[in-house]
Amino acid sequence: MLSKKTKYGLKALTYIARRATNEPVRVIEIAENQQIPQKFLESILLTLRKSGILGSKKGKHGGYYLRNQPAQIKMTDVMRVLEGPIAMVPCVSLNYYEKCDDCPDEDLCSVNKLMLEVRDSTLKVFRNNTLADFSGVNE
Amino acid sequence: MLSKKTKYGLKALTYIARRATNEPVRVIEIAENQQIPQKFLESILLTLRKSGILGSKKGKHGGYYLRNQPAQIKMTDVMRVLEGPIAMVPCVSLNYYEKCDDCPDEDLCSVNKLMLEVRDSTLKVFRNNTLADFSGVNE
DNA sequence: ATTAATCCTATCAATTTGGTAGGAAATACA
DNA sequence: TGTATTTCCTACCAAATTGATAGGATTAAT
Repeated sequence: MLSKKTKYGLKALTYIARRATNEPVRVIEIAENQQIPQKFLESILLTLRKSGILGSKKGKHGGYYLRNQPAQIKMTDVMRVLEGPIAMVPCVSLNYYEKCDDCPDEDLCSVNKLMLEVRDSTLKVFRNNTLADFSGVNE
Repeated sequence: MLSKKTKYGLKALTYIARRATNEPVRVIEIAENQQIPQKFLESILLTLRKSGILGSKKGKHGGYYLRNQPAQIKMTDVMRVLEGPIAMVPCVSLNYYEKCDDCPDEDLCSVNKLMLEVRDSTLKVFRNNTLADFSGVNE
């Protein structure tokens, strides 16, 4: 299941992307419009900023803005920041690979085999989608 | 991430499927061979039995066995029993559909849109795989 | 009877999740 | 220069979930 963090993060990104201008958007505006607890959202946007997806500006007229065009923001990156590894087991993860200590031979491991297929198909979806596609900005 | 429960369950099913005969297999044998805590595995096999995937026999010479041929056991069913809904959000779940209370219109919801694609692609993998395929029984 | 297995209920510690609180730091503008 | 406004940071917390363990009841073979 998708965590609330990821869900809120995606909704917030969509909200920002759908704005006409690229002026900074205040947290409270997003929180109210998307029905997200403000303080929680604050921490989520902060991690999105630290990962380089969002930029921020402090003080009056401050807020968060996209660092790139929506069409340039790949969902693989967004999902990795918000939800963590895309793979369902570390032994098939591209970016967070880890060997299972209970598994003598990965090539013979049925779980590995199945989850590799799942990873590939999920990755394909995220690679084919940018923030623009999935928030419907250029339609 | 895949829960240990699911991982252990899949490994256990594979172990049973790879046995030449369909004689009941004891929990302790699976636990030892697959490095799974015995008591935990007991509870997992129990839910697999209650869902109809496994059968069991009590007492001496007892154990668990497959209710159907490996090639008849679809991974969609197995995954739903072990891991729960395949969809990452209830609002795109086929079997456990639930409306989001914070979402006025699903057709406009970007999360819904993206997760629908993910669900479809994951479902395709699970529908294309039976226990036989993924444990390599008929190769 | 005895032994060997599943079945069932209850409990529990550790981790993760989803959030809140309070204030420090930076910025715009009067 | 002061004040309002916003992000930023740290710490904390309650509830739910996960990954087990314990102990015995039940069933079946010999």
